[in-house]
Amino acid sequence: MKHELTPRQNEIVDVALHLIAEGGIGNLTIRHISKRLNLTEAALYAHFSGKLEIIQALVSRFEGKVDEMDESQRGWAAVEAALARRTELVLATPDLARVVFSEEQFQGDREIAQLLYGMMQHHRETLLLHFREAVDAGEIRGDIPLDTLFRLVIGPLRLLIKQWGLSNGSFDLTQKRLELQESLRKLLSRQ
Amino acid sequence: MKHELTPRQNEIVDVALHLIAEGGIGNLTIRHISKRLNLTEAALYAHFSGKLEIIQALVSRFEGKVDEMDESQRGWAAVEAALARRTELVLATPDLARVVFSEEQFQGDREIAQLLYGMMQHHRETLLLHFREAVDAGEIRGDIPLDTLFRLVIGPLRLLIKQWGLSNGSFDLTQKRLELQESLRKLLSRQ
Amino acid sequence: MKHELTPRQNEIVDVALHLIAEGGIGNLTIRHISKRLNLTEAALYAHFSGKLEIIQALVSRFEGKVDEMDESQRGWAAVEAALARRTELVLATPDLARVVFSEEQFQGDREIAQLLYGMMQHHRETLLLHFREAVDAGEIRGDIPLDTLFRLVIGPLRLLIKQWGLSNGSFDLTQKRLELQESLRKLLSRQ
Amino acid sequence: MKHELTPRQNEIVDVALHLIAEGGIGNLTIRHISKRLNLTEAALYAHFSGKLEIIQALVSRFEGKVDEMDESQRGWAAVEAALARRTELVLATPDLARVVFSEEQFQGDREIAQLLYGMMQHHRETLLLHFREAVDAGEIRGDIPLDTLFRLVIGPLRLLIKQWGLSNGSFDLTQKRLELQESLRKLLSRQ
DNA sequence: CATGAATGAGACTTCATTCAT
DNA sequence: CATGAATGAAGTCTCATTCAT
Repeated sequence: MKHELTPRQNEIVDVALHLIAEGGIGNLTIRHISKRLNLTEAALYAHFSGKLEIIQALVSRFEGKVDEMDESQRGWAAVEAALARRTELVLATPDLARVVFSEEQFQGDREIAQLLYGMMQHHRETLLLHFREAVDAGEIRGDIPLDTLFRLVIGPLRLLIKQWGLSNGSFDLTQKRLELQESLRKLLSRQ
Repeated sequence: MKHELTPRQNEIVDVALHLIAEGGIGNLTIRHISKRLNLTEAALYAHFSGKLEIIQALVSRFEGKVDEMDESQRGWAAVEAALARRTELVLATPDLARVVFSEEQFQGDREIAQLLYGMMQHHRETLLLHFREAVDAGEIRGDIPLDTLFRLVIGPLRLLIKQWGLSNGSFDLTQKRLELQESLRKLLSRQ
Repeated sequence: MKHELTPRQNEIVDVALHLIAEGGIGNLTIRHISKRLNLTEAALYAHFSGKLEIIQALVSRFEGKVDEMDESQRGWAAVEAALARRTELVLATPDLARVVFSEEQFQGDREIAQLLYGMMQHHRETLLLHFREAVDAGEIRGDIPLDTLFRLVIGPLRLLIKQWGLSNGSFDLTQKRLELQESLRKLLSRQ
Repeated sequence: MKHELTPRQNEIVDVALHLIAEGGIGNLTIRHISKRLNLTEAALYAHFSGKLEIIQALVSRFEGKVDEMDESQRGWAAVEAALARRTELVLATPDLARVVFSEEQFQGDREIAQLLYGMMQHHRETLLLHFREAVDAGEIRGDIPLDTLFRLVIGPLRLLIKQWGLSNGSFDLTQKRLELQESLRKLLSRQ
């Protein structure tokens, strides 16, 4: 299901990513990509069947990275690992992250929208599992509905990342994430 | 700075809003607007100087609505009122809300981006004030940094609204918002 | 169902017709049309929603002309009138006729193909009616199956017209048509 | 003038034929051919100098098949043999037949057009010879001009084949051809 | 014999905008 | 206030073909 990309394909995805990060999805055009690579537009079609496939490759790349998660942890530790992983990912490839975290951009492209929705759901289910474990293990309080719990943890993280992006990385994302984690621990621990 | 819109201009903004909500910013074209209004494209230019002005009018309208906030409350009550106000706004004009909550869409249009960033900042500062009051009044615990507090409250709300939008309003937004509020109260109250 | 065309639209259809007649359907491109009219390609889209609509207008024009048939006649006289009408039409607007008589050109464009197939069927049924009348009235012999009869009459006419077209009108179509008619009368009359 | 084709070349012609039959001449592209053969587009150029040569090979193949006619017969028997041969050919290689019977498709490619026109003429002259023999031998009536006779016989056959093609082979072509032959015999025999 | 990579032309279409009326 | 007609730029994509390997 996942195809290895050729070096050229990777170059293309890189550029695509860059373009979206620079100017939103509206900035991602075949023409722009080809111009950046000093190629004809037609040349791109030797590497991808079309724009959609480029975006899919782009999204899949992110999916791949997210899935490289450390699976050894459980419960609250796993939740914190996920938060860390997310921000690291954002820091390592800010373009990619910015793109994938703003699903609305892809409205109107049903296929992409669904790909992203699927990713989000998958991520959500994994986390819910860990929340349950954390509750069962007595690591966190049990009087918060699980879906609300998810929102309480992921919502702030998303907002943090969005603020970081909108401000062009003007603060230390990792430090703020650690602050957030600490606050969450305080709030959610069984008192 | 803020001009009263003519009835026709309001119609145009309505349609523009609808179009963005339907298919993202990429769906907002002069042609689409004019088609919906049974007008010529040229006719729109009698009411607005161009597309940018339409978007500005659109964003300004939202700004106006948010500012209609009840100013009589203070502290935590004011925070909860803001949450309520937000979701009510989403329910009343889902298009408007959906649009303005996804800032990334407007990347590439520096002017718009800044307008939105400004709104977000203004909103943030107002809330921070109320948080401080709430802490000072002993309504909520004081061991969480204020900016983190902001994220902890607004982050989940935004995520909630986004989920509601992505799922096409498939759950009761108000009820879930109340659940969120309750959870927040539990977590944040001085124990 | 049938829309009056604006003068500009008629100009466009004229040119389209000409282009197909000149070089087959492959010669009908938006660019070619616009070049002939000294227009931008974009300008065409103010008059037609797309290429398909142009072709539809083109085909409808033919349909309209065919339907202007004299309905007062019956039986064999009606058949002969149809033959006459066809060749007159070819002579009057050779481009149009040549285009519509070669259905294969439009393979691959399901919509067009069906439009033409419908026309052909309609035409066939009308003729079959007249054949039956002619047989019943004793004008022509009754020992030929009706569908074969149709082929025996229309097949030669089509071939005649095709030969005329392929030879670039190098013979007198009307005279040959009359010869054909006469031969058919000889062959089909009750001996 | 006629070269033996290599096996690979024959494969290519086969596919080309198929493509035209499926979607008209517009469906015949180098890319489509190569895709069907699991080849690179570039690879085709090792076998043919270009698209034109492929089409020429395609048409020549048909010419070859038609010329394999049984030459032992004369007069009306030869005519009927030709009709039979045609429909058999259509049944055996429907793609080939459908393609070559619609000369208009190749308008715009002067070379091809002429090739086909030549074939048609050659075929016509052969048949005219047989008609004359048949008339001279008193097998068929002599009061029909020879060229009209040609149209009366070949026109219906072509139409029959075209109908069979357009209806995707929905009736028994051989049986209908026999019916046609019988009717022709009735009509043309010296009464 | 075949591939991978590229090109230049051209296909259809949409966009925001302008201008005369 | 509105229309009809047009434009120039840009968009995605396909085509036949070439060239080095």
